Amino acid sequence: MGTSKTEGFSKEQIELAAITRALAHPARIAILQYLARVNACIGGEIVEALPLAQPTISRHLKELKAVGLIKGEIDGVRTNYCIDRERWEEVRRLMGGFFRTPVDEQDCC
Amino acid sequence: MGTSKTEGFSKEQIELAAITRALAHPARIAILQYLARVNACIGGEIVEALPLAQPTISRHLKELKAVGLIKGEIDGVRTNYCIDRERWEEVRRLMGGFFRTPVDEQDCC
DNA sequence: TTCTATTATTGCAATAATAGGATTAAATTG
DNA sequence: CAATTTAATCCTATTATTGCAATAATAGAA
Repeated sequence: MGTSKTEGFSKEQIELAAITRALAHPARIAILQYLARVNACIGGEIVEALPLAQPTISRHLKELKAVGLIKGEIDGVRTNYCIDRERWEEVRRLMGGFFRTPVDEQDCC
Repeated sequence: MGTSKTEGFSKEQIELAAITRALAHPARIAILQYLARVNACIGGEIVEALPLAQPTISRHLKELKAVGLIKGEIDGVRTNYCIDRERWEEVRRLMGGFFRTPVDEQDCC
């Protein structure tokens, strides 16, 4: 099928899956790290910073934008991308909550 | 292609992508939440807890096991799964580090 | 307008992922 | 051993993802 079933899962589970799905590629991780590091809106430098062709990076940027982690601002002939801080915080909290699930003393394994 | 390029990306980027990839499905999120909640090793109860068929869940378990987030212990005719606490902590730190990237004051957007 | 620079989209081809039925494997029980 | 139970594997159909070349779209410069 190739499609994930969603019926029967909670909204939070589906959103967590969507977010992690967006992160699930070295290029997208790299893009976010890059944007976070330069801490500014930049354009096509991303293409030069990654070992991928421009159309491919454009697709990755689109996916990151789709989950709201970054936003792109058209500035004349170029587009400046940067991290969406609000969403970033939101996602950080979501992920933090997920991993905070106390996995303390287990009575097995 | 369908295959992610890995040359040119750091080990950390590749691992983060692999981990998030493993989380990138509602069923796998649900499995981890379930295992964390019951805080114990259980077998086929997972199948009854999720809206998916047994073979499908078996596959999801395999993927989670592949990144080390869970471990399965064969106990007679059944298999007991539980969260690998050490790895869980490790991943928590990794993800925490990623999201901690200071996205503070930006001079744009 | 024409040329240039920059980003987005489209159109493939190759590969991966998802789902579940059928089957197999392994261990326990009678 | 035969029957049962449980999980894993095999198989197939379907859809998604990835990558890049080619092309389009957009805005500004000449």
